[in-house]
Amino acid sequence: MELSPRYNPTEVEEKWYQRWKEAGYFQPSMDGTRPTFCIVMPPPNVTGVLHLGHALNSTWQDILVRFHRMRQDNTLWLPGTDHAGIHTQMKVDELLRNRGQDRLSMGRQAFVQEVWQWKEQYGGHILAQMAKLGASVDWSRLRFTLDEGLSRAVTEVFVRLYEEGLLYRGNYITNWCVSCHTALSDIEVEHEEETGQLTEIAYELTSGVGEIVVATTRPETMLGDTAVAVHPDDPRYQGLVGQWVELPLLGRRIPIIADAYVDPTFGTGAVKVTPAHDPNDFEMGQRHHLDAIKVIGEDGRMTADAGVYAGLTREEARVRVLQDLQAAGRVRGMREIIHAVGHCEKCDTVIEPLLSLQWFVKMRPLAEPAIEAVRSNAVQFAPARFEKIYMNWLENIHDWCISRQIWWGHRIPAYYCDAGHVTVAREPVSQCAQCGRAVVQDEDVLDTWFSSALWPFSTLGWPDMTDDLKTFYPTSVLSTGYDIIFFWVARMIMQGIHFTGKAPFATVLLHGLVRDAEGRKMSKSLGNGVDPLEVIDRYGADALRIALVLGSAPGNDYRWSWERFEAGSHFANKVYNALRFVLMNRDDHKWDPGEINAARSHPVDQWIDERLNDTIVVMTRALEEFEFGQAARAIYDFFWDDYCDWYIEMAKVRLKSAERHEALETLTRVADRALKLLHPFMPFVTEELYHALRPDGGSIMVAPWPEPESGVVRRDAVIAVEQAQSLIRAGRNLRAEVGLAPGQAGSFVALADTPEVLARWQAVHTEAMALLRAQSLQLCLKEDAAPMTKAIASVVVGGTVYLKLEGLVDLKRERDRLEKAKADAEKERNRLASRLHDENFIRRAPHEVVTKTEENLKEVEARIRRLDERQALLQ
RNA sequence: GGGCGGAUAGCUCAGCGGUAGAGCACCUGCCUUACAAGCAGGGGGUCACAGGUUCGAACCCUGUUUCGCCCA
Repeated sequence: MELSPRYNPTEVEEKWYQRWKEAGYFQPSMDGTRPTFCIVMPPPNVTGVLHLGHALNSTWQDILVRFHRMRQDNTLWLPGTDHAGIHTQMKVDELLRNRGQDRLSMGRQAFVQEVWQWKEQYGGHILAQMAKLGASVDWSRLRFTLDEGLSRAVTEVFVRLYEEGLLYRGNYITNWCVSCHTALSDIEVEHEEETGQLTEIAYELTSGVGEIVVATTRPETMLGDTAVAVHPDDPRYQGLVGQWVELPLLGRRIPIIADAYVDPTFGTGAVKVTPAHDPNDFEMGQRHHLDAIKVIGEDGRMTADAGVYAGLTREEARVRVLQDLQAAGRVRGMREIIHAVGHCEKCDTVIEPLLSLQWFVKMRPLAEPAIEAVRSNAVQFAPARFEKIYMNWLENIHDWCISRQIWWGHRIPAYYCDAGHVTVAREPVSQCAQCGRAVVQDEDVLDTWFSSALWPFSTLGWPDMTDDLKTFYPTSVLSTGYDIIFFWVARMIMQGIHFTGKAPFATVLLHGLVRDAEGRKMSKSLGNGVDPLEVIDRYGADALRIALVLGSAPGNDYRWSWERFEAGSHFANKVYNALRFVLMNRDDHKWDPGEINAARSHPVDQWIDERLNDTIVVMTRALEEFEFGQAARAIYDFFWDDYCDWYIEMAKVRLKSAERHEALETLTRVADRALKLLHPFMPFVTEELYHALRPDGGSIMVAPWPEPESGVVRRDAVIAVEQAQSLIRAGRNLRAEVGLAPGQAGSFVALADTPEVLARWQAVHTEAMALLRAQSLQLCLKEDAAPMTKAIASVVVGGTVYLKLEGLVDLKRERDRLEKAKADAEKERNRLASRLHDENFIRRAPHEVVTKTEENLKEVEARIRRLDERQALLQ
């Protein structure tokens, strides 16, 4: 068999994805007798480029999906993309700008067409990148949030919510981005701590007998003040409530009101009330029937109501208003303050809270069942701690502003006539449902998350009761980052329950954020991200995948570094070379997969089978519990340590003997199963090697997941090999001790304390010799042997191993070595003995622990005896 | 202000009631025909601190320090 000594992932990975796809392996079996397993992929933005966060999430999902597919479950992983309204519109805007065009002059229809064109051209990019990762998604079910079917679902949901009275349209304070020129929902605002100026401004009482001082970080909004508020119980202002003040600069008369919202301990205890530009002030305005005067417009400039300041930007206005207040002698104090300022998530512009006409969803009625679903464990979070975050948000939920003043998205199916009637309809209408007059459709589109919230069922065909919907809904797992629990997870659960009666998934699996080596979030401006495709080019998708999973735990952030990816590629190479070894030896041995349970007697074979069994158990459990790191670690350790470093090395002995056939069979059988265990993590290299191993065995993708053998007792063999390992390690240690070069064979003697130990050693005698590179390894009972003087010794479990020396033993050095070994052993003995002397321990600790401690004590005492004997001999 | 998470070997992180682990880095020796992307051997940790629970705590509880995140 001709195989390069180095694994070349590029060559291998390219061919398999296409073959899998063509063979239809990505599609569900639709076998109704098997359990179903379904994941709908969190749809990346069509504008998106794959980053490590996607890679991590996709790897997790692919591991789960491949695991379940191998278990022969009816498995579906449904892919798709999200139209990402604001983001995509901004991208195309920029594109147009570069061409010297602009959206407003070309008009809505032409613009939307432009976006579709752009989507057709670049929208598949991120999906192609996922294919490179090996994502085994069912491409025949690919969805896009603006697809006809999904759009129908969006309209249906809008209409039904409206009919149920859960939608309303009104003038409320919204988070307005003056740069994106649209309203945003609360959670699309990012609060950042900033240093601001807290200015204290004096408002003169109209009675002429004093002033009231208010504090603000936004002096320009005073132009829109319609009241001053104090706490009703604040003794400082008792007499003033009900009086009027004159608003500086504008001269408007505004009342002093009392409202419990005011915090009497903050600032002067009196606050200016600007209902049109502050959410809390808006609510106070409602309670006290105040006017809301909008002094800042949608473009971020002062309106006509701002008097002489009209036309200035809000930033300019702040400076001017402050100057004028100072000139008028109204400023009573200024100091720096750290406060949270809202910024647009998309463009980082400071958010303007603004009174505007928008559509809202009443969230309270939707939230209740969603809270209950998690409380009753119908939906479970992994890790569970994220439940709290979810609950906390839902319990304090605010209504959701869903209209967006952009063009790219689902247009709101609401129509208005001149008489002010609203018609909400599933199909476009031209006449008002109430008065028959001509109507115009709402210009706005819906928040992208409004459609994403329907994703788990809209992608499966809802509102039609399709076969897919019946089969795969509710889905099994939703895997995503903890940063979008509010944006997406909670809303999906709410909508899912409301419209289908069932929570959309059983488990919410949350991964951490991927960070750079310094622990910073990845960002374009820092340039500290890495393109997963570059990693794949350098090390292969398998290396990337295993590196993302090894040593990571659900919900914990992950720091990437080239070293981790490199380590992943080393493992891929190791796997490849182990199989290369098997394949090179197998030329003369045709392995029949049917022989899997052939009888085998050699202890080394029994031992590796037992280790493999343990690995299967651990991995299966870990995968069921979404502990990918633990599962990966189990197969990594098994493959590298047990299989490569011990089993293959020991098997080499028999490959040169008459037992060649038996060894080859175990080598092959174990490799076959180990590859299967590894396949969900490293699909490409395992498929490649699996085919080489069993050319007519079909794809590993659909091979059955290994089951542990039950009822096979191999305890003796396991102990024998473990004791041999202990002997070999000790012997190697002795070699290193005297600087015996690996090329030089050593002469070893091992003296067993009991016939049982001797028998075990004898069972693996030739293997031990080979691994020790010994020219001889005499095994006998201690009582049958003469004292070993020309040798150095090391005590092991059950006996002592000696390396014979030609010349004189360096007595001093050997005594020191033994002394140190004895000191360690005595420390250990004292520790164990004191535990066993503790009555409480004997009485309260589990029986097995006590027994084990007793055994360990016996063993360490034997070790000390051997060391004593050795020391006596060297006196 | 409320909540959550991290603090374990030089670095990055697993482990989360029964004698401290991995990868990388470091030291020593090896091209032992599967693999130098490797092999063998080795050094290195009062598991942030202080209490408590327990026969037994890195692991559970309480508090403290510190870094980070989320919400208000």
